[in-house]
Amino acid sequence: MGRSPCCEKEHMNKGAWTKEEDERLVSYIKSHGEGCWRSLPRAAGLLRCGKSCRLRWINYLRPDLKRGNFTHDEDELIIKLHSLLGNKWSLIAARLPGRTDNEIKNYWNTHIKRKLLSKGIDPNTHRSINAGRDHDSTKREDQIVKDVAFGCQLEKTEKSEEQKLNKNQKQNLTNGLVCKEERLELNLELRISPPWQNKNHDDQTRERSTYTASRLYVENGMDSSSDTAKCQTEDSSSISHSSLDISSISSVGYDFLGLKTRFMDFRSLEMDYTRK
DNA sequence: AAACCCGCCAACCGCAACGCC
DNA sequence: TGGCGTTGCGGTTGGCGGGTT
Repeated sequence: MGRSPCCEKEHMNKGAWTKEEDERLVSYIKSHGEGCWRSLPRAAGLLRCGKSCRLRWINYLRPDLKRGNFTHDEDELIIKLHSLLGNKWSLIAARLPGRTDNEIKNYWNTHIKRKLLSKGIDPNTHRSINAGRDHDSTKREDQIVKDVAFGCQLEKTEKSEEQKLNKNQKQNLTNGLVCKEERLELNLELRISPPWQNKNHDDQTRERSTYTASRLYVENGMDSSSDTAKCQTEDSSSISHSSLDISSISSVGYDFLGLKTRFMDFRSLEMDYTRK
């Protein structure tokens, strides 16, 4: 038994929206608000299915959309979020005010993917494309500190040199995927908080400032399913825009990445994972 | 100037998730 | 609790425009 179609397709317009359709949709939503997409087209006098109206509004007509090129900061954030969330475009978009999931998805597929590939990084795994050869060479390559996101590649061949760096310096340098001997460190510098809402700039700035830094350690690969997953918080005072806003967490479970964690509430993703 | 190629991105489609009864 | 309608998500497509031959 099939599902009934969302609309009478033979009587519906398809393809690019006209200016008049846009105006009708905008004026209807302005006076009636979003929602009830199925009945909206008829009420607004549009020969479109509800799905199409919703998409047009969300991806193009919404007044809070930020048009124009992605900034370098947005690039960085998208790469970091993708390394953490994968192709969860809606979740990624929720962290980028004014950007839509569709826009980010397109941008990823047309720009960032290519950018990462040109740097020898697999955009799906965020690891070196050459990984997967013999174990020794892979291990050797893991000695190279890779900035996944932004191309600055730091070669860390001498452990003693690394030790010369203080914590702050290391923090500043490791702005991406970092491989340290047996331990792969993913410094995601990512703060999970409630998604961006429609707020004015000051509110957003304030909210941004309440973010906390997170670092993800995974040993011997990305799979962190072992029982030895360890969570710890870290004083983030050394990180430029950081503060603490940790929700109280009590239970052990699996987070949205499928990683075993003590934290079920990912609003407080400030933790280190270590896998033995 | 025309033909072709290629990249971009708006829009579509199918399915999963959600919510209500 | 299961069925059904609605909404949301992510993969894919196709048209358009700019660049190249």
